[in-house]
Amino acid sequence: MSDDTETSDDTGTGRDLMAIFERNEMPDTFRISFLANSLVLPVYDEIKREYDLSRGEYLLLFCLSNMTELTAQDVAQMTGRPRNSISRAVHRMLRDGYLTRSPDSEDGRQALLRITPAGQKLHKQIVPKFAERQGALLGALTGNERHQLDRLLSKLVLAAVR
Amino acid sequence: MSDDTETSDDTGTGRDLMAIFERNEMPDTFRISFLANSLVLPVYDEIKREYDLSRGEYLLLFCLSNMTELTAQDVAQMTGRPRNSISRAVHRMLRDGYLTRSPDSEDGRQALLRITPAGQKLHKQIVPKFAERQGALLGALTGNERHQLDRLLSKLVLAAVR
DNA sequence: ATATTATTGTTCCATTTGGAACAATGTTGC
DNA sequence: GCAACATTGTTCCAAATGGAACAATAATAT
Repeated sequence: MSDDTETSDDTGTGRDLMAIFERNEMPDTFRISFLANSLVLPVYDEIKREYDLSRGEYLLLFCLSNMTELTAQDVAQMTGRPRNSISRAVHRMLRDGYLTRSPDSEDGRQALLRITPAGQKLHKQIVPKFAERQGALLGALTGNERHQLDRLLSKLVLAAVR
Repeated sequence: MSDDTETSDDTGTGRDLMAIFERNEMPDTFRISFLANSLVLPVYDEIKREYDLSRGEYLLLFCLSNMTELTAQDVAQMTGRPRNSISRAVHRMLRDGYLTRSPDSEDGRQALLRITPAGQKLHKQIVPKFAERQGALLGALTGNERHQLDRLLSKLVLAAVR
């Protein structure tokens, strides 16, 4: 937020904005939320400017680039976004040739989504932007701490999906 | 996402949605983002239903409940939201009596925001909802692991604000 | 002193968002 | 077999959102 040497008072007015991270009633929730914002928001802005992709559209691309075959409902579950948002993103990405949709012969309600080579290519351009941001943050940790973090995140995610 | 005993395949269709957490190119970013969603989205939904407060409005209340005095710009910095969103939230919360605004005698551009007793009361009703959700997740960790997490989050947040 | 630049908070407006209702298909219970 | 219910994906619409331009004030440079 500032790039000077002052770490405890960004405003120069006597208010210490960062104290809120230690002081509030749910420090983990607030800090995790803040970190998530800090990791993804600047990158989403960049993706929007450079590729005109919305957050939801990129999330769809991301999921498909890792999962070979998904339904819209799967993506909604994985990303926590409402189904109609996914539906819109699917149509947009279909139109732009980043994915394909084929009806599921086993269940007439759903359709199977797959990423196309063009989608893969786009994804390959975007990933480094996230990786760079993530690297900058994780660079503050030692190798051992990164390992700890990895373990803790795994446990927490497991608890979150149950 | 499901409450049965199956941990590796939520869909029953052969797709293992959770594998994405381990498989993707930026596992920390994705997991932290997912955890943040999982921690706050259900609670924001609840707050919206019960108190008709938007996410931005609640964030404003939260910041003020911990900081005694802030400008709109401070809140924008702390929450990563655009200034006009904060401005709207401020007017809404002023109208509803949850905060006060007084012009800053030292700087005619800005105004100092403070929470009112009514705002404090509202905040006191809401905090347990977040705390409960946070507790459910952190319950998956041992005491020592929670301590580790606390340390790691502090370091990461410090790196994020620099 | 005064022109230039920066900052704060606001309004405007186009876009994004998500809840609700819906049609189509599938599943369950009787 | 079929009636009730559940699920998937879509459309509609009202509300939220955020970029851009703006006025007011402050800081900086000359």
